[in-house]
Amino acid sequence: MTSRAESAAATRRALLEAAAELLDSGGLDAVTLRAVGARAGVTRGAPYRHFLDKESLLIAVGTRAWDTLGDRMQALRAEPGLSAAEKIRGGLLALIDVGRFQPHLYQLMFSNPPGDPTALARAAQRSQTEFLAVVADLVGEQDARRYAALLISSANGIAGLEASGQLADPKWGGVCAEDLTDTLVEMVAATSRHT
Amino acid sequence: MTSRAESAAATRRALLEAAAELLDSGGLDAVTLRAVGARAGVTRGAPYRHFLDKESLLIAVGTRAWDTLGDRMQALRAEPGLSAAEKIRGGLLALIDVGRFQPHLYQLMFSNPPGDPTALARAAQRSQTEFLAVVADLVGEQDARRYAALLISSANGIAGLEASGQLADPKWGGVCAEDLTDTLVEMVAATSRHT
DNA sequence: GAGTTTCAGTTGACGTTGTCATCTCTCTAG
DNA sequence: CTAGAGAGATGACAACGTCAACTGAAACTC
Repeated sequence: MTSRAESAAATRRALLEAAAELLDSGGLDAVTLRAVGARAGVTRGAPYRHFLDKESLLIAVGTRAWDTLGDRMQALRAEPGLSAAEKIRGGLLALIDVGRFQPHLYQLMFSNPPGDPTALARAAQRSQTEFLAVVADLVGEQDARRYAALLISSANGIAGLEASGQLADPKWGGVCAEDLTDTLVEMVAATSRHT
Repeated sequence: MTSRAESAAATRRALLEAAAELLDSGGLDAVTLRAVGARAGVTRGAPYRHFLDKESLLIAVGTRAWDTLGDRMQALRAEPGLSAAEKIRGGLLALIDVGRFQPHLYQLMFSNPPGDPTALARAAQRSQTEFLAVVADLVGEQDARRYAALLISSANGIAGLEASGQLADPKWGGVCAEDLTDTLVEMVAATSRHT
C-alpha cells in the first residue's frame, strides 16, 4: 500500500504544510515544533527525522514559497499577448501580494537565518532571474540589471509597508500598492525611453 | 547624591542600551531578558520594573531608533545650501544606512509586534512627516504623498536587500545602494519636471 | 521464510527562556 | 521617627528546542 518512503515523504509534506499554516495564522511565535508536529499528526521529535533543525524547517518553508513565486514569474514571462511593462507589473504585484496577504511568510522569505544566511537568497534566485529577463525586454540588456534591482527593491518596500499596514495611513493620500506599482513602472519606462 | 528616581532612570537607560547592543551584535535571539539584565548590571527580574514585557522593551528600542532617525531628518531639512534633491538623497541614505550597518535594528524598526501592531508605525511618523515635507519641495504638494510613499518604499527595499547582502550579487551588475538611490531620485525629479 | 538491519516515530530528560509571586531593603513622605 | 512605596533579587513554573535511548514495523539478506 504505502511504502515507507511514501509515508515518510507524506509526513514531511504535512510538516511543511502545518508550519506554513501556523506561520500564516499566528506568526512566527506560533510555529513551535510541538504545534507543528501535532498539526501534522506526529509528536515533537518527529521533525528531526526530516529537518536538521527548527531553523532548517523554516528555511524549507521559505524556499517552497520562493519556488512557487518562481513558477508564477516563469509562467508570466511566457504569457503571450502581454507587453513587457504589463509583465513587469504582474511580477511586481505577485511579490507584493505575498506581503499583503501572507505578511509573516513574506518576512520569512526575506530574513536571513543565522545558521545559513545565504539559503533563502539562493532560493530567490530563479524568481529574480525570470524577472530580470522581463525587465531586459523593456529597458534593454544594458540597464536591465540596475533597473531590475531598483524595481525589486521598490516592490519589496511597497510590500513591506503594506504588510505593516502603514500604506493605509491617510498621510500618504490613500495610495494603494497598485497605484505605486503603476507609477514606478511608468517612471522606469519613461526614463529608459528617453535615454 | 543619586536620588531613587535618577537611579531608576539610569537603569532604564542601561537596559535599553544593553538590549540595543545585544541586538546589534547577536541578532534578536541574543536579546534575552537575562542577558540584557546582566549587561545592565541587574538581574532578570529587574526589567519588569521598567517595561511591561520583553516585547515592550523591544518596542522601546525600536522607538528610540526611529526618534534618532527623525532628529536626523529634521536637521537635514533645516540644512541650508542643500537642494531638495540632495536632501531627499540624504534622507534616503540615512534610512538605508541603518539597514546596512544595523540590519537587526532595521528589521526591528519595521516589524509590527503582535501585542501592539501600530506602536512602531506611530514612532516612525515624525521621520516620515519630515521626509514628506522635503519631497513636497521637489515635486509640489500635489504629488508629494504619492512620491514620498514610493521613495520610502524603495529605500526600504534597497536597505532590505543590502541588509541581507543580496545587492552584492554580481547578478545585479555590481550596483550599490548609492547608485540605486541616485537613479531613483533622478527618475522622480525628471518625471515631476516633465508633468 | 527466518533473521537481521534500517529507520520513522515516540518518549524521557535537560538546559534555557519569559513570566509571576514573594521577599528584602533602601529611599522618601508625613 | 515611622510608615509606605517601590526598585531589585530570588524561587518557582510552564513552555520551548534539542538530544539520547527506545520501539516497532518495513526492507533487505541468505
